[in-house]
Formats: sequence, C-alpha cells, structure tokens
Amino acid sequence: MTKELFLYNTLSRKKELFEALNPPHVGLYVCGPTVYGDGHLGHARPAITFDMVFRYLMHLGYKVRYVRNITDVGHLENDADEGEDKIGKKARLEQLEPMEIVQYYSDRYHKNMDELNTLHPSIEPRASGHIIEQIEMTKKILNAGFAYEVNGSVYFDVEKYNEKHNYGKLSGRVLEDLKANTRELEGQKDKRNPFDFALWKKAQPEHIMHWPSQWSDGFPGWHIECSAMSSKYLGEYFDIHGGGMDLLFPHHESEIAQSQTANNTDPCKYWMHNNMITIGGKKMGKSLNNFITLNEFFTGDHKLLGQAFSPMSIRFFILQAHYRSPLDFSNEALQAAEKGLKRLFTAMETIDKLTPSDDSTVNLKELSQSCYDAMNDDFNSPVLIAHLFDGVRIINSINDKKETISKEDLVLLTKTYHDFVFEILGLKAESSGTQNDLSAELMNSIIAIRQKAKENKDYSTSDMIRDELKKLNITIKDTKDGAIWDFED
RNA sequence: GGUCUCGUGGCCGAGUGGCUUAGGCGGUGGUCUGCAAAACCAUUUACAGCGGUUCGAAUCCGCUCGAGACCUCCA
Repeated sequence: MTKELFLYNTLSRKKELFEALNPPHVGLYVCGPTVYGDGHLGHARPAITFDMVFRYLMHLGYKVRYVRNITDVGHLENDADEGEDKIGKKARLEQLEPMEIVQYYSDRYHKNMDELNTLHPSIEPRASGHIIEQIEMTKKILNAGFAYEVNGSVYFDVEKYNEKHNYGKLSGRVLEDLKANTRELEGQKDKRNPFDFALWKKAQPEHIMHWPSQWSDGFPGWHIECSAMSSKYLGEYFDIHGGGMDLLFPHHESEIAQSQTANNTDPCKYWMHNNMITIGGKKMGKSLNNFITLNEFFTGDHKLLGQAFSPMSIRFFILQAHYRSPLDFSNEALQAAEKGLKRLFTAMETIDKLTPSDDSTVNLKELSQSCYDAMNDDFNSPVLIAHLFDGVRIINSINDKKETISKEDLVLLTKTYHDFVFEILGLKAESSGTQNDLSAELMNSIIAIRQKAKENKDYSTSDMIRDELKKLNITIKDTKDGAIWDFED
C-alpha cells in the first residue's frame, strides 16, 4: 500500500529508490547548528525537513538512528582558515567561558526546536566532545599520505587527492576551475594550495579554545567533525547525510574526501540537501544580517513582522513548499499558511463529530494512497498537503450530509489524518492555554444566556455579547447544534 | 569572472511532453443565518521573452532578459 520511497540524491542528481543498507535500520546524519547565536528561520528549515524525513522513515517501519551534531568548536570566523574561532570570539566579547556560550545557545536552540515540534535526534554529539576522534581521523589521513603538516597545522592535500579521486563529484566542481577562481587571501602561506583545507589548526596565543595534539596545541578543522562523528555513531558507510544546500561545497565535498582517504569509502549512500529560505529574494543568513530569529517570529517583535506567528504556522509554512525549492518569506505567505492550517485543524475536529452511514459515497482508500504517493515521491509535502485539503472538502461534505461515510472508512479517515498530520508532518494543535475548566464553565454560562436572548429575539443583547467577547478574541459561531466558541491569542 | 539552479495566475506554491479545474490565501457571486462567523457550491487570473524540436511543450533544446546559490563563515 505504501509502495516504494524515492528520494533525490544530490550525488547522482536523480531521484533514486531508497534501499536501506541494513534494513530495518537506517542511519541519518544531519549537520546541525553552530551555537553562537539564536536560531533563525533559516535554521528551522533543515530541522523541520529532516524531522519529516525521520518521522516518515519511522512510519514506514524503519528503525532510524538520527544523528544531528552541535558545532561548538573549530568553526572559524573568517577567510582562509586563519580566523578566530566563532565560539571563542563570542566568549571573549562577553567575558564568558566558551562552554557557557555553547550551553546558553544550545538550550535556546533546543527550546525553539521543541516549540517547532521536532523530535529529538537519537544522538546529538558535540564537536568539542570528539576531539580525540577527530585527531585519530586526521592521523589516518596523514598516514594515507593525503595531508601534510606545516608549523603545527595539518592540511588536506586536495590536489593529491584529486589524482586518484574526484574532488568535486558531489558539488559538480572541477578542480581546475577552483584553481582559477579561488581568491588569493591573506595568511594562507602554510597551504600548498588555497583550496586545501585544515584538518588541525595550531592555536594562536589569544585562542582560548585549544587541545593538545602531537602537532600542536590547537583545534580541529571545520570539516573533520562531521566525518569523525558520523563514522563513530553510524559507521563508515551509512544511509543518508543531510544538510543545507549551502553546505554542499566545500563542507560536504570535503567530508567525502576525508572519508575516502581515512576509511576508503564514501561516507554515505544518499546525500539530501534542503534549499534556502530567502527574504526579499536573498538568502536569509547571518552573514547578510537579514535574518529573523525564531523567537522574534513567535513574539512578533521584529520590524518586518506584521504580527506574531505561532511555531506551527512556521512549520506549516515550511512544509507547504518542497524542501528542495527556495522559499521566500513574507507576512502574506505566513498569514496564508496560518489560515490554511487553521482550516485543516478545524476539519480534523469535525472528523470526530461525523456519524457513519451504511456505505460510503467517497473514496478514502484513494485519498490515503495519494498521501503515501506524495511522500514517496521525494517527500513531497506540498502535494501531500494538497491532498489533505481535498480531504477537508470531503470531511465537510459528509458533515453537511451531502456525502456519506461507512464505519470502516471513517476509521481509515481518522487514521489517515492522524498519521499524516500529526505523526509525519509533525503538526500539533496549539492550545490557547486559557481553556481551563473555569473558562469553559464561564463560556457555557455566557452562551446559555445569549441563547436565551436569541430565543426571545432580543438580538441587541445577543449581538452585544458576541461583540464584547470578540474584543477578548473569543469568536462565537452559531451552528445547528448550538453555539461554539473559539479563542485565539 | 567560474560552476550550478530558478523564472507558474493578485500573493504563496506543486506539476517536467498530450485530462493536473494541483492545493492554500485573497477576490467575486450564491446557499445557510435574525445578522454575522464557520461551512458548502460556483467562479476569476498562469506558465519571463524570442526562436527551435515534436502530431503536440509550462515541461526538451538554443538565445535574450531577470533573480538566486556556491566559489569565504552560513541551515
């Protein structure tokens, strides 16, 4: 019924049938954040994309080990592997221990991820906790002859690697082009070639984050952490490696080179890359300083935001675009997502009120299959959502007695929406938080009073009640079965 | 400059050779309602431009224009 899953492999630039290396187990590695600032909308995309992948694979019955790292060291501030470590810089500025910064922003990142309802990874390793593994891998690359030591630093020899392998097979780069186009930068005199990258960097005296090694007191290069940690927890050759498209080159390309030289294998079978979120057509990112943090979205406290947007609105907004397409931020688009999501949830509440008939006039099996087909086609969540909205129309028609549904189909309908909306898309109803017993009792009383007024055709009173409640963001809707109410922040 | 990607209706956003009314939001008309809201029904506007391949292209090819990504930290 679920048929086969196809996913787009960046390595082949084609959709490929997904076949787990060691079924039912699947290894999934995703590049996580560098924790030196609050997470923004751009960070939400890979988190939600691969959360969906994680959820769907589990739904299909796979036992998934999902590893998402936290980069807390070795990520350099500027050009040419010569800059100051990002974490270290922030720490000095704020007179804090580096690990204090890491803890602070990790906590905030986790809180945001929980708000977005992403499942926790199976393992969330930190680069700083795997210095030994990174040193060991660097040694293997040195011993294999694909790296060289200069002044206490170790660099990967890209040119030599390219003699036997293809540096650029993932990103489509050609080394000759890289030679022609790599900018001349200050302070990379240690490197044989400007496109060589650091495996280990000797720490300058002002660096406050450094570890001892046989080469120098220093810190690991940028790319080695993912290679070291993924091979440690998922093996030298695992199923899926994911991340943002901006990491394709040089980060992921270099991971391949490291794995090939240290382990004689590609790190993984499938490479998946999510596209960027843009704002005004430009990539939202730290470097352009055009980002809006997730906390700002949740509070509405940003000059570009017309209102606050709930975590689920953000999640739905992201899922309404395919993960490989760019997605442009705008208030209008977010509002549309917010309203669409509400419509979906309203219909799901309606499902519980449906009364089954002897037979169905609607085809639920087809709907369910369409949902699976969409997900199996490279996790096409926007098409899935379109099918779910088709189902909304069906649900409403049944509720209006224009269509009928059998008991059996009603079970399928309930399961389909539960599975796809809650389990796979990871959406959840956002309670207002104020609907406790007392307010429910109060509202019942108020509605009863208003009902009495209506029966007496005292519409000025009934309308006054409705208008006054509206000021409190409580909406009264009269239905055939009496009035219902709805509160939103 | 090099490599790559993209350009769909008022907005967002699927679709890659021949029926998709894709879907959402918005608009319009209607049903329902004391009036609303919600819901339902109907409806509206597309494939950047030019040329080519083809019986047939939004979809393939070429060119032009425009936008973006990577090449340096970035999800």
